[in-house]
Amino acid sequence: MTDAQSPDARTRILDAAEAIVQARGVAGLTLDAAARDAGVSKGGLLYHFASKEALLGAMLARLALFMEQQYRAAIEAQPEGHGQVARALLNWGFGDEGCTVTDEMHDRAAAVFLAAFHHDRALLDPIREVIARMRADMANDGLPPGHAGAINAAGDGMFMARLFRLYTPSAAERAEMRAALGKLLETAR
Amino acid sequence: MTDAQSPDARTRILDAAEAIVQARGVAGLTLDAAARDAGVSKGGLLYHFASKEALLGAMLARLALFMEQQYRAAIEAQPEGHGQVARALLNWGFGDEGCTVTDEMHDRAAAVFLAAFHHDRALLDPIREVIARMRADMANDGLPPGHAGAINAAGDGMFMARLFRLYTPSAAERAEMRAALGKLLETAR
DNA sequence: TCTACTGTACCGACCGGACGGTTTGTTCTT
DNA sequence: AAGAACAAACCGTCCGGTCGGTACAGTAGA
Repeated sequence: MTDAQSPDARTRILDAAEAIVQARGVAGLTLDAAARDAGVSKGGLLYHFASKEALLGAMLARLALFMEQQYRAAIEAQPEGHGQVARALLNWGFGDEGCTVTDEMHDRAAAVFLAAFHHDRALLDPIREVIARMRADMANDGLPPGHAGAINAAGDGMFMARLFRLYTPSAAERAEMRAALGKLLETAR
Repeated sequence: MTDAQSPDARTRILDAAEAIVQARGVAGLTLDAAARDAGVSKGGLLYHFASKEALLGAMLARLALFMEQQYRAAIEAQPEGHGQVARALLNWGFGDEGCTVTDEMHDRAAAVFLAAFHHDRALLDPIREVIARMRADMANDGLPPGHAGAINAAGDGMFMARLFRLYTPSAAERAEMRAALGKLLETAR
């Protein structure tokens, strides 16, 4: 748990906080625990993040940045034209071939989501902005209205299922769902 | 907030606890607050629910029962045959015409979900069982594999968007998504 | 019918631990 | 020597849970 002293303390604290939430849940994330796992004292933690809210805000800002980058990358990986955004979202939510980034990001996002939301719902605002931009893209994707939204919602559903561990679809099931939703892309070709 | 003394204390406590989580978040749910809002003392609350965990367990058991009932009703409202379960899920997740039950249930479920999950992830087990039964139904729905799952996932996505207030689709957008997913029902007719 | 006893439902003061945050001190680096 | 980057003891609050009671409805025996 105690990461090597390699990255700077700020990053180590952020990483440790995320790991704690993943391992022991939101209630397990205390300043003492985060400091200990990051290899600094509580005072050291509070030097970098003046309050728990500041820590959570930084965690969420980092996540929002990461999400936006992943999303942009997913879009640029698709050929331009009708349904580009929807195809990117489909890959993003249902995993490209051998894309383990998805699961790892889901878990990180889940941890930060829950922790931030638990402390103060307004902390999710940066994420909401990212999502608003994504939804604006979806509206101009050239597909009939609702198609990209449905694909996006299905991806969100996968995220939630994993977040709360409601069920764990097999890779085959995921592929089937992906194929089913893929039909929606062909409609207006 | 102090409900009339009408229902028995147990129910009043359960209702008050749900309302608190909806209004003030998971952190706002304390035994004192729940007792006060339910019109009993803390000792009275602890007489009915021996611990906070027991209270949350009872909240979740009640939700699981309600969910299962709603789900069964949604299925029975559909004509039998291919895609019956998928059509029910589509109605359930995307709101039938004038079905405000959906939103109210979403918010109740959201509150209980978050509160239970925050305290102990295992508390969600009763809900997981309900979901497992639903997924078994989906697999025998007569549609190509993945179709019902995709519709279900999209409904879950709507739920999560509302849970975290990530975005609020208009009624028109919801109808569009619903229509898009409806295409998946026609495939194997 | 009076009494003694039992179980149910509930009250509210209190305790102990945990946790966020403050304060004060201590190293390094430059 | 001065500020940045910590360390560590400490404080006040909050919250879950305990505990010793109270009120009252039955009920069984004398």
